[in-house]
Amino acid sequence: MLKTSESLSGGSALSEPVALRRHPTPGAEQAASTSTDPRYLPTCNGCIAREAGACPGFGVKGEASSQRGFVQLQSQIQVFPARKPILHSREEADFVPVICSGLAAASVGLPNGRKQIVSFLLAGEAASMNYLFEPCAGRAIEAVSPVSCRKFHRAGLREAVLKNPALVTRLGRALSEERERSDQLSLDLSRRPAEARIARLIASLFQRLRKKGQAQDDAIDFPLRQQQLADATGLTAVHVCKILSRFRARGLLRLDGRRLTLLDRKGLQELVEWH
Amino acid sequence: MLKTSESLSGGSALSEPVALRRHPTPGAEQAASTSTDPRYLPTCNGCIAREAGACPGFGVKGEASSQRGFVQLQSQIQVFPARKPILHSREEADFVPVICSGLAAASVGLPNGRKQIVSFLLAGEAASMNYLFEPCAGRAIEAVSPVSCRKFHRAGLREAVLKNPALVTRLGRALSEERERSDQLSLDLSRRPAEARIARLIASLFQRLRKKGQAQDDAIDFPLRQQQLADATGLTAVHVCKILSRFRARGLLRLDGRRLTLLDRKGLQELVEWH
DNA sequence: CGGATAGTTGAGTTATCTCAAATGCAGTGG
DNA sequence: CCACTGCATTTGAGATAACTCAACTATCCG
Repeated sequence: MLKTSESLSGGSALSEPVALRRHPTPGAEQAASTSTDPRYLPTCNGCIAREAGACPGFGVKGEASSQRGFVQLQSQIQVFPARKPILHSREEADFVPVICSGLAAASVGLPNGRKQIVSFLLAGEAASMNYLFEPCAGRAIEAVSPVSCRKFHRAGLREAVLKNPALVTRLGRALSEERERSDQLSLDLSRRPAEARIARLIASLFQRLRKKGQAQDDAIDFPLRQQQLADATGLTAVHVCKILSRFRARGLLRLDGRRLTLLDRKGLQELVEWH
Repeated sequence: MLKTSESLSGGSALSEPVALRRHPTPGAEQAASTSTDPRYLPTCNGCIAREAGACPGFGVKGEASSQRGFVQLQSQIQVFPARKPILHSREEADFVPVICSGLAAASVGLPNGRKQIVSFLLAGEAASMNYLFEPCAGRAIEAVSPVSCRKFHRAGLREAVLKNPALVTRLGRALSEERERSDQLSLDLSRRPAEARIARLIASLFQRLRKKGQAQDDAIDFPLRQQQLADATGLTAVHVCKILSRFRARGLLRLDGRRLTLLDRKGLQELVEWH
């Protein structure tokens, strides 16, 4: 059903390490970990800021050591432990938040606490390309696993992207993907049963991680709580639990520690393609 | 809850008429009506193509008669009767479809025919700003009321927009609004009860039309079938019917012909703000 | 006038929710 | 190392919002 955009950032090699500057986290006081903690090392292939040569951690693609990426563009990197807020929903920010490593979630919420996770953010992805244009998206961003996040000066990054036709193309593709995922989410929430929603969420995460070289065979790191799965699929944590049990009972997948293993891709795929 | 972006296209005067070129409709053979049919006259305030000076029907904003809008930019206008497809979901198009008059809907669907309307398109709005960047959005566009739609050459319109900083800002805002509406739709579908969804849909349409000067006091044209309301709210036509009856019984609104009148804004607002 | 499409209403079903209690598990301080 | 606290997961029982099916009526359009 989905137009598979395999074209995205074909690179395969994992990224080289980068020296992280420590920085106090305003919203989450005890945001900790040292700069050498492996959980915070970036795996940010395909990051648009990096390709724009705007990331202090990297050189411009193809221009190995010359212009070593030190384009004059303000940015700060911060680290967040799992489950801490990265950006509050009404926070106006003068920067574009980009995930350098880890997994984050963007959500919209009701005053009563119920919420909907509208997007999971992988390493190398901006929270949303909309932050290039507008200071507030009405979305809350929070760390799912430990996350390192770099915040780029909005106007600077926008100009850097817009003046480069190749990056404009990348921007357009990223916007398209965001929108398409969002459309499919709406379709899931309104028209697909709980089993299909969960199967599709898992399959989608798996596929995106695989594309970035962050899947090992049939397994991925899976730091999501059931409550977060529920928030992402419009269900209840209790119901998610029951369905996951069913999946395990049917031998579709295994889920131990924070590790997810797909045992029956075919069976899962049938659920994904449910109609 | 929603960040109200009242800033959008403050103009109030209805737009002047434009000579429509008749054009055969490929998908919908009996697409008819003459160029003077009032139903097809544009009311397209705030159209980005128009502001780019790209619309043959209008001059550049503020430059009254000088450069009368005849920027060399391919575009064709077509008319579609209510309920006819404007763009099929997998259709790759070399153009950006912009609604000049009438009401259209963008939807994503399942092979079994179930679908979700993800966005209603008013006069002066592009089907999605993503068409500026990508040839296919996986969305089906269809006319809800009789629609006239102009199709602009993608690359041409994109360049015209990108080279003008003011229009880049407008583009960013439009993208933001699309995304925010889409986020709220997901929240509705997953976390709000049927009554709130319908009330919010109605309120949102009313507000958008009012902003464009297309509302009269408490009434608007309301060409939607109940099936379309259902497709937009993730419900069943039967259920929509029952809820609308309830609304009428409670004196919240009237719905005769294809005309919607709000009778109790306060009551409606309470539903909209449900949590 | 007749056929097709849209809306209404009722009866019965079901997917998902709520509530509640039990278990497991991870981190903390003694 | 252990008891303790808090969070996450599991399981069951019962409630309910929304669905399906079906028949009927109203409205539109040729």
